[in-house]
Amino acid sequence: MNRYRSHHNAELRKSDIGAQATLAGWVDVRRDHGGVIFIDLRDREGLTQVVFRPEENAELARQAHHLRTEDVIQVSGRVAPRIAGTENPKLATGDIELLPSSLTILNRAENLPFHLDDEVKNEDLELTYRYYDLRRPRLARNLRLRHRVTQAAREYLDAQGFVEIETPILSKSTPEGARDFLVPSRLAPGKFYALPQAPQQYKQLLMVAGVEKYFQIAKCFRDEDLRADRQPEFTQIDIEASFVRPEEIYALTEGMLAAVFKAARGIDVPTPFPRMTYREAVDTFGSDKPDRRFGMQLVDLADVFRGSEFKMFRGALDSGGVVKAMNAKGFAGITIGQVDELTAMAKQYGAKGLAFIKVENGEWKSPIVKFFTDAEKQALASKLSIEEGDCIFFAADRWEIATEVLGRIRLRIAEIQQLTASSDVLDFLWVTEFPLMQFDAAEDKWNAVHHPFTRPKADDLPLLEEKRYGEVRAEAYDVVLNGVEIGGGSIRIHEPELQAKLFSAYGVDEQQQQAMFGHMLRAFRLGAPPHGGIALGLDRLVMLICGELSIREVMAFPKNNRGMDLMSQSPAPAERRQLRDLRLRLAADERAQSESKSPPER
RNA sequence: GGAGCCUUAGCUCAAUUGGUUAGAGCGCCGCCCUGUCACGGCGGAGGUUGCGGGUUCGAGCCCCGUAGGCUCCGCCA
Repeated sequence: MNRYRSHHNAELRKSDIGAQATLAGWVDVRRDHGGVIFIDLRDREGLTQVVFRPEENAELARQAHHLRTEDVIQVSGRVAPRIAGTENPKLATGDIELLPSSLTILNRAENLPFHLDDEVKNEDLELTYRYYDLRRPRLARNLRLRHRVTQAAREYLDAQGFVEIETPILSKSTPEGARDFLVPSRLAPGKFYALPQAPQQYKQLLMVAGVEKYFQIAKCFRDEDLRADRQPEFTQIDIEASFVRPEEIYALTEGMLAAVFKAARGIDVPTPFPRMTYREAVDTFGSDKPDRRFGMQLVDLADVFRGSEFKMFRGALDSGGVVKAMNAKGFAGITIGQVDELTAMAKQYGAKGLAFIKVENGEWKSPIVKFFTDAEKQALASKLSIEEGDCIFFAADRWEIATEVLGRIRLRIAEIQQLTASSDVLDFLWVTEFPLMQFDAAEDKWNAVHHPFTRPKADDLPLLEEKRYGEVRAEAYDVVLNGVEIGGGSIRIHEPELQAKLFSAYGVDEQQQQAMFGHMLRAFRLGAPPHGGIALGLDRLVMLICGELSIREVMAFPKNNRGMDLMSQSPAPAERRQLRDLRLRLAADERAQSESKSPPER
């Protein structure tokens, strides 16, 4: 037998005592007593203690003195019981230890850039040495959990008759949506591929192809600014099916998520998930992806202030707006700094200011209370269940602004009060009946909220004809987990006439339609079945399953805030020759910049 | 494009109101240590306080600029 190891490092037990074993792995830690030396040998499965005793093998002990953390070694020897009283219950292998008769140093580790057992906050450094950082048990566990998730999703979808089909990475730029990554074509000089923002068009064309049930664990690319939960390349579990109604997509998604959580966490997720319309979600939580793990719901106060003397509230109502409030329980101790922060937040989202009432020592403390009548106060107290120690926040504005302001403040207060910090609740929710279109004031045109292939609700087709675009609801839905949108989809348009009508509504004229979406419109004329689907953000989903706050923690090689891979130093300048092949020339000033930009020192 | 926070030893951090030679833990090097499991003990090396400028008798600390990082807004059909 000529193998590197006979067992992994979480395998040996009492029952192996007396046996010969060969182990391999990394030196996790050396405890050198001058005489006896202990090594914790680590591999991906766990730790085994290796003991070098000078009286048993002086030469090996001498070598073991020089072992350092993260050296890669192989040891062979006898499995022995630990001396009574020195067993380590924290280790699966804590009852035994290996007494080696041979030691091979497979590779030395030089000085380490950081310690794996520390919580390093210098993410820059961790990303530079990502291959080393990934040895951390937490990250290693995350990668393996991610594998469990994709594996469970594949098995589930396969069992439901879905076929995994790969779609092109070199594809075509789409005018709507996010900025595309472009790839210059050598064979067609001056022309560009785009990396897909999603396999949207391809999966619809697969429905026209008669596939009926498609899925893909698909890499997607969007050239936009990054966030903790946004990377330029990310992965979707992409699903499309023919002859389906939303109900079938809901049931399929619920079944898949239940299978995933069972496989990854051993949790039984109750299905079906509750549902809420977009309107209701924004009305009561100020968000289209409500976090319902805590209350603090928005309450409508139109009834209370319809005839009020208080000009701020009355004015908002008279001009078609709303007055809404929410009760932050036990938040009367709000600090001046927090008031300033929340007020700044309110202004950032378009409010003129932020009115609030603190309830302290039985007294309502606020500059606006003096404008309220007793009846108004009573109505407030009852509608908002106001008690000692509460803090009430008000917004009086257009519906969109008032709900968003209170929704954002609600989340910030929950953060300050740590309302979800220790929660292990998994609150799944469908948000339905999204608006189809949204007016973009900057562009002075209507855009698709979801994407231009989204089907309007049949009931709202007359509204579309009347060009009351803002009121048309879409056959679109999002699945939300604990206030995070983990997926979204819709039933699509399969009729060329309706699709063309919607393109026109989005400001895409006939000529552009042919140039950009001609293949879609032609496909729809060759017998396109009704179809619809959903896409789930795999990275976000795994992030939530792993209890992480950033998707970088569940990706093997993520990019930093500026979209750079610090490890490989990409993106990097192109060789002159590569540019020549592509018939590309850099503008002079950018060339100078690109050449002078050397990698950061390290 | 904008806002906030951050940048001191290889790593994590400290340094009173602007005041002597910028400290500690871990890591590293050397010596000691035979049952530890974050082993322990003694000693040592290691710093252009991100960079540039200013104020001051004196700046890690105050001011201006700049670079980088993170979070957020815009953006993300």
